[in-house]
Amino acid sequence: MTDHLSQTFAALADPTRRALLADLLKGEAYVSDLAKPFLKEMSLPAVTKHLKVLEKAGLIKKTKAAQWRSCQINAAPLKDATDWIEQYREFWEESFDRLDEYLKTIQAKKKTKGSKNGRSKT
Amino acid sequence: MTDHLSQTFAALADPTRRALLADLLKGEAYVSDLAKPFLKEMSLPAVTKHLKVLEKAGLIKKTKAAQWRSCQINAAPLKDATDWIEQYREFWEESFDRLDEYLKTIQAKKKTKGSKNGRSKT
DNA sequence: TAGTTAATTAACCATTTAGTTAATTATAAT
DNA sequence: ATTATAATTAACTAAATGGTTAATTAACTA
Repeated sequence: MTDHLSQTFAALADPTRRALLADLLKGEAYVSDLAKPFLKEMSLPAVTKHLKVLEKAGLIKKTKAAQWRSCQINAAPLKDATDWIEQYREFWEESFDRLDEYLKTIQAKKKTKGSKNGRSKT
Repeated sequence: MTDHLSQTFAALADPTRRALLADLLKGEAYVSDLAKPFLKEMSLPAVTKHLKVLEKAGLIKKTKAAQWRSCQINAAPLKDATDWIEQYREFWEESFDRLDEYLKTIQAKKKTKGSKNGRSKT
């Protein structure tokens, strides 16, 4: 599993790590601040380990200041991940098209009974 | 690790599984055909297992025809994955901008020494 | 009916992962 | 010099992952 993409996807395959990255959307933060929301569910060393996984995957960078470690997002690997997934876009859009078509058929059959369905989040 | 997004990313975090999905870009295929390129590296049951991971993650659908199982891509989960990643786009684009700026500075310093660097793959 | 083909399931093994508690490092503060 | 704070490392455990070979299921074929 040593290749970059695998490492990136593996890092993202954990809700705690995704939440940590989401927290970092707001900006740089210290380990202890990042850890705070998780300390009911897990220990500090557990968070440290998750951060280490993110760091090894190149998704965060740490900088040292006194006894604090400040973390920030490094999103570059996410570009490669999204580029890989992008190959499949036509497939999911196609299936939405089929859904649209299906829904239109339904509507046609329902004739004058009013419209209720439609593709959401588009 | 039961949530959908985690399952999707975990499924993608393996080069064999990504290669299987890539093969399916060309269209529907039987398990035995999909397996062929990998049988030097691993056994058929190993491939079966990878396909099962993809199936559980909802990334492929299997249909039965006699003793053959035909697999096809179901890309819908990839939309959620890419939507999640999309939140970070500004971050990687921003860092490319910084790189551009840096490279411009370098160029400026090099003055008349000619241009050699620039952002690649854009 | 017996044999072949396609694929899965079972049983097992080694490695990795995600967590724990306890100990350690490094810096700051009194 | 001692103590407190921030974070990591060490040592351990349970469960998940990715692979194996052997056995089994299910359908077609002669």
